[in-house]
Amino acid sequence: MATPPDEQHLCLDNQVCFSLYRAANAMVRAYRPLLEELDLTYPQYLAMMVLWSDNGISVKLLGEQLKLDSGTLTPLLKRLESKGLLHRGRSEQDERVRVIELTAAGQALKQRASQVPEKMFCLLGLEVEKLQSLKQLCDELNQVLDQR
Amino acid sequence: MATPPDEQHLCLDNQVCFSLYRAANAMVRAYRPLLEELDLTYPQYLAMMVLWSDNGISVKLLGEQLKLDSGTLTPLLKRLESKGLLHRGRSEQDERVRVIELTAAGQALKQRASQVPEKMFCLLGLEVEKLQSLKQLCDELNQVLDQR
DNA sequence: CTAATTTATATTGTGTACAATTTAATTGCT
DNA sequence: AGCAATTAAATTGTACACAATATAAATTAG
Repeated sequence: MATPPDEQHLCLDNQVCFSLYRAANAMVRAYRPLLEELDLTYPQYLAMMVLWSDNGISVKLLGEQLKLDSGTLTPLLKRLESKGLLHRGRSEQDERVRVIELTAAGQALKQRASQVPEKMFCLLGLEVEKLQSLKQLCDELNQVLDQR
Repeated sequence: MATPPDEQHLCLDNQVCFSLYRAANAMVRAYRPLLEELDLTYPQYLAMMVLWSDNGISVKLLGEQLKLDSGTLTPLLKRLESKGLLHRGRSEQDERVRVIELTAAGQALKQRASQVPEKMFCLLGLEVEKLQSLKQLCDELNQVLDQR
């Protein structure tokens, strides 16, 4: 009505981005107790997930999948290494490249992690269809934002 | 088909949460150049947005709106104070309470920020309907996750 | 076949997030 | 009034994110 456009747009309640930001924070928070049992943070869990299906990958490829850079991944991977879950080796062909290889313990953790997605689904407590739409919309947003 | 359930669920591509996490990171990244002109980070911009409509609020109330705790807000507000955008006073009635009041500069910044939502909308490059659905779904998720 | 360029990580520095703890002020209870 | 319990912020410590820069190995160009 009489509300000037600034008031309208500069309002928290009207902002998709704030909802998204809040949801991401809340989601990571919700994962915490589940992942605590595995002694992993959410970003560490993501890295392990990539490695469980793509063992022996480089930091660069890992970063491309997770959309994270070496500034984030180097210390994260060092922490996972110090927990004995992986080894940060070097490529034979290219000495610059770190080859990340899971240890037996790292491989084994996959079994214990296999319950996590199911538990998280219950915690999220939204219908599958809604979660699918949410994922779809986030993916569209990611596609747009990635190419800039 | 032959893929065991672990493989299926422990895959990055099948996870809503990862899409959400990526999208939130990408969104904050996209804000950066816009907010750089205002010398604000995205969380700082959020705090300013609350204060532009609710000046003189306490840290607690600010935290309730942003869903952030004093561990995050105290240093953030100190940074905004050192930029001369606000003053961290004390309530007369209750000495524990910090009353956050915008300075003239803090008030004035609202004008320069008024272009940000429009610019961000263009950057996001999704149809209004999709952004609305996205917001709606994030809000539903927030509602579920908040009450735990 | 070097010198310049590119590429893969690492490092540095800033700013969140958040759990856990601490401090100080207020409220409730008896 | 006096003291335990509560509450509001602040502090401490850990772990991201990411820009900017540095380093070292590989590739390319002349």
